[in-house]
Amino acid sequence: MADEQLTDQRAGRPVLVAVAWPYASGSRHLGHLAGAYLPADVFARHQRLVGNRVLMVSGSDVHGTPITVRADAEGVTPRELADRYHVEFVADWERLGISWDLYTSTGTDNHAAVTHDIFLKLLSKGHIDRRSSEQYFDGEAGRFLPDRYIEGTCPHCDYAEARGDQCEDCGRTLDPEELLDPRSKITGSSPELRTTEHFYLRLSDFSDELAAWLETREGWRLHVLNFSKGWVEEGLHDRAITRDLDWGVELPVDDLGPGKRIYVWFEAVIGYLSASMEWAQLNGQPEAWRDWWEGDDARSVYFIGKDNIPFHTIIWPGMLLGYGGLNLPTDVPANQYVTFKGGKASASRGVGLTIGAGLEMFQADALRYALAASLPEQSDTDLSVEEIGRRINDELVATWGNLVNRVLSMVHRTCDGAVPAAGGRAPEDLALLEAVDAALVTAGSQIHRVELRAALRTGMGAAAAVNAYLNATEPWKLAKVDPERANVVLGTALAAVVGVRVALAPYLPFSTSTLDDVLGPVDSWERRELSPGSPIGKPTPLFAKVDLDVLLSDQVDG
RNA sequence: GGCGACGUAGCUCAGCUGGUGAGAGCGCUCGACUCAUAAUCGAGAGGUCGACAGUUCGAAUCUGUCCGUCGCUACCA
Repeated sequence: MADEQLTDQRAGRPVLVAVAWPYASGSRHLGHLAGAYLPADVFARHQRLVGNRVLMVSGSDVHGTPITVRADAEGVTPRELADRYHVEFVADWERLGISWDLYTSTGTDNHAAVTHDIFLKLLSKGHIDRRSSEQYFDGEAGRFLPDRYIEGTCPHCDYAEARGDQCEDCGRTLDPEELLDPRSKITGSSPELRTTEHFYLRLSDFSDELAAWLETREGWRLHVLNFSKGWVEEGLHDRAITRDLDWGVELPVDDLGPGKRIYVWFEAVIGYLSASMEWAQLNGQPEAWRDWWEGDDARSVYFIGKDNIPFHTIIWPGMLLGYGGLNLPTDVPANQYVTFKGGKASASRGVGLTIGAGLEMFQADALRYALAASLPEQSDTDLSVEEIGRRINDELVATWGNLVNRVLSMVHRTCDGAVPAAGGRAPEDLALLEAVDAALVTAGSQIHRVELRAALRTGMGAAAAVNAYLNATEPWKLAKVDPERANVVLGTALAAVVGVRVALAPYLPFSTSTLDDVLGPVDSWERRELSPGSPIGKPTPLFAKVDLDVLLSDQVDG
C-alpha cells in the first residue's frame, strides 16, 4: 500500500485533471462548484505540490438544443448567448481561484478539427454507421423537435402536458409518437413525422471491452462503478450522434445533406482531448499533449457530477477504444448532488445560489472551505446559507484563522518580531511537529484517493492540535518567567502553523498566498523550517466572520 | 414500471469484504485559560444505527418485505 502510493505520487508523473464542461446556457450554481470544479482544483493543486505534471483542462460547452431555444426566446444568436455565459464562467473561475491550465470552449476551430478526426476514424473503422428514423418536425419553426420539446396528452394517465420523453404526472417514460395530440413546445403547432437520417455510434461494439475494463477499475467510488456496470449489463444501445440542428460542430462528411450537426454529447467529451492539444499548441510544444494521453505512467482523473457518469465511464471510454491508442480514464470520482434545504440545486428553477451570488456573500476561500467540508462524495449533501456561514464562523475562522492570528501576534510581540531559532526543542515540541508532519502524509494520501472532505478534516485536526499545544504550554505566561522557553514554544507553534498551512493550501489558495510575505510561498507538500530571524510583522486576520442575520435578510430581499 | 442509492446523535455527515462497550465536526452543558477574530483547550450529556422478519455463536454492516426520500431510465447534457 505504502509502496504503491510512493510510486503513484512519484514526482513528475503526468496527471490529467479533466473537469466537466459547464453548459453555457445559464449561470452555474454552488452545486456545480462543489460537484466538479472545486474538487478538481483542490486535487490539481495538491498534485502540483507533490511535484506531478498536472494538466487541468475544461471549457464552456457552447452547443446543444437548450442554448438555441433560449437564444431564440431572448432574440439573440446561440453564439451570443454562449459567449455571455462563457465570459461569466471565466470571471467566476478567476474569482474562485480555479487553477486551470487551459479553460477554453467547444466553439473553437481546434475543437471542431479534433472532433472531425475522431468522427472520421470511428467511421472508417466501422464504429459509426447511418440509419434513418421518424422524427417530429415543426413546420412553423422549420426544424425537427427533440423529444422534450414536444407536448401532448399522456396515453397512460391523460395528463395534457406530458413531454415527449416523459410524463411528469405519472412518471412514465414515453416515446413522442405515443403522445395524443402532440404539440410543438416552441410554436404550439402540430408537428408532423418526417423521415430523417443520422449517424449512429455503435456503442454495442465495445460492450465486452468496456465490461472487462470496468472489472479492472480499482479504488473507484462504489456508486460510480455500480451504475456503470449496470449500464453495460443492461446492454449498450447504439446512439445517434448527429442532430437536425444548425447550431453545433459541423459534420466532416456531407452524406446527410445540410441542416445536420454533430450532437453535443458526442463532441463535448472530446473537449478533454482537444483542450489538451490546444494547451500544447499554446505552449509551443504541439506534441506535448501525448504525455497525458499516451504515456503508460499517466493518470487521468475526471471530475464530474453523477448525472454525467455514463458519458465518462461508458461512452467516452468506448469512443477512445474505437479510436485506439489513447488512455482511458484512470478514475472518475463523480460526486453526488448538493441539495439546498432538501431540494436539488437547479439554477433554472431558482433553487440554491449561483456561484456569483455565493461570491457576493462570502470570501472566495471561505466559500471554498465551506463547500469542501460538505462535498457530496458519498451521498447527497444538504446545504444552506446558514450551514455555509456556520462552517465559516465556527470552523474556518475559529480554528484556523484564529490560530494564525494567535501565533503570529505572539511571535511578533514576544520574539522581537522575528522567527525564533529552531534549537532547544523539548519532546512535547517535537511531538507536535511530528503530528503535523504525519497529518501532511495522511492528508496527502487522502487527496490522492480523492477523499477531499477527509483530507480537509485532517488538516483542521492538525490546526486544533496546535491550539491544544498552546493551551498546554501557555507561552504568554512563559514570556514573563522564562523568555527562552517562550521563544522555543512560539517557534515550535510557528513551525507547526507553517506545516498546517501546507495541508490547507489546496483548499485556501488566496489566504495561503496572503501569508507568502511572512511565511514564504507554499511550493511543496512538506513542512519547511523558516529561516531564524525573518521578520514577523503585526498580523491582520485572514478571514472575517460572516454576519448571518445580515445575509439572510438580504437573501429574502433578493 | 425498471435500475441505482439513501434513511446512523439537535444539525451536517463517516462507518471496506459482519466480531473489542456505535464515531467525527458543529451545537449544547460544565470546567480551565485569557495570547488570539467573545476566539482556544478539557470533560460530559445525547442515538432501540427507518420498520419488521430472517441468516449467524454474533449485524448498523448479509438476505427478504415494508415505509419514507432521491436520482437515472439512454432525444437534458
